[in-house]
Amino acid sequence: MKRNAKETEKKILQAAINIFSKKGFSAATTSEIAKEAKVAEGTIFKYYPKKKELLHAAMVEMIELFGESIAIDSLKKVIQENEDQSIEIILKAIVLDRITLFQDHLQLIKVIFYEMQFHKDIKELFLSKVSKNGIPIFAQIFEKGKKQGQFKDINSLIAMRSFMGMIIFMLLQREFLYKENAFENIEEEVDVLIDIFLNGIKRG
Amino acid sequence: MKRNAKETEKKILQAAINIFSKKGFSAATTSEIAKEAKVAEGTIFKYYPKKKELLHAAMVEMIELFGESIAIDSLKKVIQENEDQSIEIILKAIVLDRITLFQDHLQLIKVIFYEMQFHKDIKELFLSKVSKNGIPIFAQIFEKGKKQGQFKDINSLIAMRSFMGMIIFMLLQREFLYKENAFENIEEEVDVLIDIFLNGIKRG
DNA sequence: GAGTTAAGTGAGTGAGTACTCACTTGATAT
DNA sequence: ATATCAAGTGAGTACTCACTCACTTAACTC
Repeated sequence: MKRNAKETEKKILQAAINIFSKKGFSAATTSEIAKEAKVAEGTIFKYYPKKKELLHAAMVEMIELFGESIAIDSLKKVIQENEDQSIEIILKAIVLDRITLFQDHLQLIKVIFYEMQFHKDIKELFLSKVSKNGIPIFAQIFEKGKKQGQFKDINSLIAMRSFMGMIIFMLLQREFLYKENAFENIEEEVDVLIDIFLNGIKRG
Repeated sequence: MKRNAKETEKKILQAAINIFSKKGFSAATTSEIAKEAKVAEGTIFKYYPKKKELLHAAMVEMIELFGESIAIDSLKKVIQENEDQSIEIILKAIVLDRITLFQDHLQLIKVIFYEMQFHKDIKELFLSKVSKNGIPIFAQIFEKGKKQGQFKDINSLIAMRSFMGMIIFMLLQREFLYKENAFENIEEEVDVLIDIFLNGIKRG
């Protein structure tokens, strides 16, 4: 092997992810990706013979990162570390951990959700890994809470979805609307969301 | 005026919306839009000199539809009609009304959220109309509930966002995962979501 | 330092794009 | 019937794109 090929491939992949997230798959051009990666346009095609293979590789990269290792592992870790804490603390730890993930990989997440709409294979890839691995771990917390009599007898999947919806919608709004100070005072808002989720907004 | 020009323009706009929602703005071609609208490619450019103007027109169409008339009006109407009902019934009426809107205009909604990412003008247009008109009306319900002592002293905006997040996330999941029977048994799930929102998932 | 070969190059190509324009069509007014 | 002109056409144009390939560069062997 001459002139670190693995490095070059990585550079191209990262550049592709950058451009894809800025412009989307169709509007991104291979010449622009080449410039961003600081390689000749031809070099891209040595590694990814079709543009769509670049997109696919970016998705796989993300799913490796999320679906198996970082996402699931860190979720498991957070749950374990806080096992004996109150549900409020467990949820908060999980949410803050997930927010960090969201912040760190926002670009990747955006491309995936953007392209999933149009490419069935990517959608399946994502769903089979992230949803089918992540959701059961998450749902487990609710099941445990139910068994311990802490929670009402509510469908765990619906409960989890509600909670995820609250959190994700908040993050999207922050990222989308304010942007500059998107992650300021986020802990306070998380506290409020957890309180709503656990105790509702009605006066007892 | 010969050969109904308004009709032709509508046909082109609707075809554009269809193709844009299927493929996104960049991947959509004017020749394909022409075929879908059953006009010659040149005709498109008589009405919309640039492709991006077609996109913009589609956005404006949607915002007219949503931002001012249907969305806000039907929201106001639902709130008025159910003024004296319990908060559970008011919320359910609003949600079911919003779900109908979501179903009816899903295609449009998709294009908008898709393209907002890349076109600042469209984002501004959308936010200035929908958010700034819709949100205050919605927030008003929570303020009223707070004043009447029904609700805890929780930030109305955060409360509303949580609720919206729960609902929207549910809709997206249904649309995304099951698709075929996306809106089956939705009333039951809405009831659960409202219960979680009002009373929380913790055992009293 | 000549030879080997993987790694990298970039001008070139053909397909396909957004957009143009000289033209045709057909409803209406006279 | 004829003239008028908005409405509609589609081949043509300039350009951009993804992708190719004959070639160069440089790290390694002997």
